[in-house]
Amino acid sequence: MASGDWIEQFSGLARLPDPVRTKLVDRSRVINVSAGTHIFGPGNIPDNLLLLLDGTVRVSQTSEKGREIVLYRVEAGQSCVLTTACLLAHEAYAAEGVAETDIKAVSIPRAVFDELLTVSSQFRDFVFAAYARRITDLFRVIDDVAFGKIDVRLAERLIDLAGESNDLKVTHQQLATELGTAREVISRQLADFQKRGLVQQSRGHIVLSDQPALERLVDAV
Amino acid sequence: MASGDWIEQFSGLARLPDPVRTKLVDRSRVINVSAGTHIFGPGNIPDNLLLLLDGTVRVSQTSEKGREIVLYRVEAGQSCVLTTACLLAHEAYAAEGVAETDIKAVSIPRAVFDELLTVSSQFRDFVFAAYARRITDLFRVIDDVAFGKIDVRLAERLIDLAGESNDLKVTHQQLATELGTAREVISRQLADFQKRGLVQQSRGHIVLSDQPALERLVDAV
DNA sequence: CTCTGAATGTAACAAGGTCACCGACGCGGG
DNA sequence: CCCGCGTCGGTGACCTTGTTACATTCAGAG
Repeated sequence: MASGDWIEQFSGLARLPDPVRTKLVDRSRVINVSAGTHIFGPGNIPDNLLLLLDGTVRVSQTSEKGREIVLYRVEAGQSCVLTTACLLAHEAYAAEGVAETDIKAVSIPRAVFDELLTVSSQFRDFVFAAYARRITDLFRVIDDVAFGKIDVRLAERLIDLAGESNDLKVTHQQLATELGTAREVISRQLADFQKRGLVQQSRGHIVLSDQPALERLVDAV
Repeated sequence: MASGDWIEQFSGLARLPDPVRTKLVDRSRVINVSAGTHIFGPGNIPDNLLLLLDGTVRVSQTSEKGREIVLYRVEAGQSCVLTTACLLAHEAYAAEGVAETDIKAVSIPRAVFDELLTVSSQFRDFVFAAYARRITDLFRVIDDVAFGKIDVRLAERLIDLAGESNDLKVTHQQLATELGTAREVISRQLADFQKRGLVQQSRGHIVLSDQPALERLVDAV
């Protein structure tokens, strides 16, 4: 069966007592999902908890008028807990998760999830810590949207998305979706950044030519 | 000891098996908190889960620059679950809960909370349902702040705050805090509402003189 | 009655979002 | 190779919201 080595990737699970660990490994399975797959969303209730081994899931919300905003990303070593609680809610709402890359994940059936909660305080801690993390993400989004300036938010997101590298392949529209704003706003802001020598643009492609300056812009708040 | 009648107020707990119910009642206690008390917040980690019997708790977030926005309210019959997970998080952030009225609540110590989670699937469901509810609240806030227009948001909030009655005692500043905007914006908007005959104002006091019209405004989105 | 702090009014401006439209680019079919 | 079409990005006018900086009004304390 599954080797269970993956457990090491989850700091909260590493110290699970052996019997619990065995149960978790035996009764979950590793799945692969290809990039672009709609993992959960309105009208699509997953009855598995996913632990991401590889890849990222982008969780976003779409308003009635079709406007979209990215809420957070689930990265390797993290879990999709919010979906658990959310989809337990009667109300319908518009959060959805999309595989941003090809994904490898551990799928824990609802029944196993429930059982682990009863038998392991470590597992409970893991779950609640995961919740805490997502909730603080949401708090951050609210703070940013309500009170943040877009130049800062954009700079931040550019740095974030670029990761190690200093260039990235995104359209203005995609960046607008990240921040829940309009494409024109991003275009204007990027034009300004370019004029200031912070970035270089070409169609569908942005180079962070002065990342330190972008970071200063972010911190200067 | 405590009579335990209060359990009937919580739909999710009504069907607890008798032994669990007894444990919950015996090991929690009813407390009273007076209006205005700061119940939890940065640097103030409660180790009790509160179930509200009476009154409301306003949960809000304050940005670095002192701007504030109301995230949601905990009403009688609901619980403060988010604080559980949140304050378990290492990171500090600025959500805080304030008693908006005098409050009566059941206080469940952390250890009991934990134990109930292990022994009762009904209690687990209760907790996760409570989480789900709050998370959808947060989603709503994000949607409103990112994409909503303030006239609609204000109308909505006025109706909400008025409740049964059709008048309410709030300042423009308080309303601004509700929506995470500036006082001037509220003043402008209320002046407009007044000109349109939707409300009447006097210092610290607003009368919804045409509530149906306000409701139409909200729905017309 | 006066002083004072809170509440509200207002005007001018900045920032961000919306609308309408354009041109530029890239790709696949003819 | 050229054409057509769909995506991407640029731009200006305009509207809404947020900011700044005051002035004014009011209610209660003293």
